[in-house]
Amino acid sequence: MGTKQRILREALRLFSQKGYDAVSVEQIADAVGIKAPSLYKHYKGKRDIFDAIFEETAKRYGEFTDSISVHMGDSDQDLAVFGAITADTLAEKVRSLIAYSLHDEFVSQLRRLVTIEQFRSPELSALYSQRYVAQIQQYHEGLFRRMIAASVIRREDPELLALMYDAPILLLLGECDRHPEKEQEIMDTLEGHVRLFYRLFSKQPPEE
Amino acid sequence: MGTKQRILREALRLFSQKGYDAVSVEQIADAVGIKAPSLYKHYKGKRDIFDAIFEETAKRYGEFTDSISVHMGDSDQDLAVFGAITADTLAEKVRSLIAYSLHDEFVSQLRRLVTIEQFRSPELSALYSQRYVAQIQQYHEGLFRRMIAASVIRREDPELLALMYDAPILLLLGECDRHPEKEQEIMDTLEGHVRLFYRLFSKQPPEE
DNA sequence: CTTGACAGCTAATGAGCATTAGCGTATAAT
DNA sequence: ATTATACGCTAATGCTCATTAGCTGTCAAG
Repeated sequence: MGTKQRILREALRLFSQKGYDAVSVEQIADAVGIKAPSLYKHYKGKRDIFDAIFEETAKRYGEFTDSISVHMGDSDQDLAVFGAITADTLAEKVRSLIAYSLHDEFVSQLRRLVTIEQFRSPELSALYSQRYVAQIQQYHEGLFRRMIAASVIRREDPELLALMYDAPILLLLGECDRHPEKEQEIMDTLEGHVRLFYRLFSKQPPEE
Repeated sequence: MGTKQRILREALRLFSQKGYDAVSVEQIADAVGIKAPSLYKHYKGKRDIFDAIFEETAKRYGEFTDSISVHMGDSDQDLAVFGAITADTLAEKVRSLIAYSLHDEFVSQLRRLVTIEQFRSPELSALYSQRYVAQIQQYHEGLFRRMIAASVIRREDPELLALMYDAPILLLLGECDRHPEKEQEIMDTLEGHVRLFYRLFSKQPPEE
């Protein structure tokens, strides 16, 4: 891997741990294995490195979201696909998504970075809301809309459904970021949440 | 208000906006209206100011949570109290709680500060999880447990109920912190969430 | 072989930072 | 009246930081 990439990698790692201001250019250089002034052969300055992280990840993130939403075409795909969604389907989907979000170094560090820098600028506030709230919610809103159309779940406002489904997932993800040692326990809670959600909204009336 | 208190106030305001490292002692002093070295007549150093913020708020926060949970006595209070809880009761409770959390300067700034400093130390991680996740959840877990006992809502795992109820509230609170101009819209969503939640779990079977 | 871009280095610069030393003044206690 | 304490100030110290200047070696293109 080229030096320019390694700088980005180490900078992101450090920024996500301590925050932008608490990391010095020298620390980044040390981590890369060069001297601080050499960084300036690759980037115009500290701020430039910070910005480059986001340009870089915008690409990656685009690819990632594309790969997810490829399954949900334009508007009315085969309803059978959504009709076949079960609690197991959902649970497995969430499990793999969270596992990826937690264990992919890049994704995980970036989320922490945006979290702690979210009030630094309107751009970062918007990025947080866009990437970690709105986008996920819109995805599930669409999913639930189709599940309603396919008569798998009850007819309720899909936006509120998505909120009720997503928010606990995001909250638990945050808990994992703060306390990685509790991951197993949190994943169990997560699975319980998904199954409760499905049971609540599935058309089969719940037995009393 | 004494200088010592004003220092804390201004320091919290600045820290919550820019983060600990981005705020200089001189900036705090300027905001208070004194020169930087004069701060040291009141606090041993910058770090000491930071710590004092948390000592101060631990007190305030204790009083606050006491004032809330005073209504929920030891174990089995009069079931009628919980039997009488309606969607309106819940919506009003949430609305006032959120309004307070958003508009009380101290509470609001502290939440932002803990949010952006949550990965700085294990203590701050624990504080965040404790204060902004666990405590709220435990409160509602207890509430729902009693509502189940009072046959207001269906029998489900109270922990998962609390998660499903709280997480959207906390997520929307975060949205308000990032985008205060959207507060009205967010409050409407919030009310929708609470009412959906109640409708879902209330014993009256939902009409199809 | 020469040239020039590339990517590292050391040394230096200048700004900003937290903090300390030491002084003056006002107010409250003796 | 004297003294001590509290609290403000200016000046200075020493450290860290981001950044620049300028040197050196490498290596591919001409």
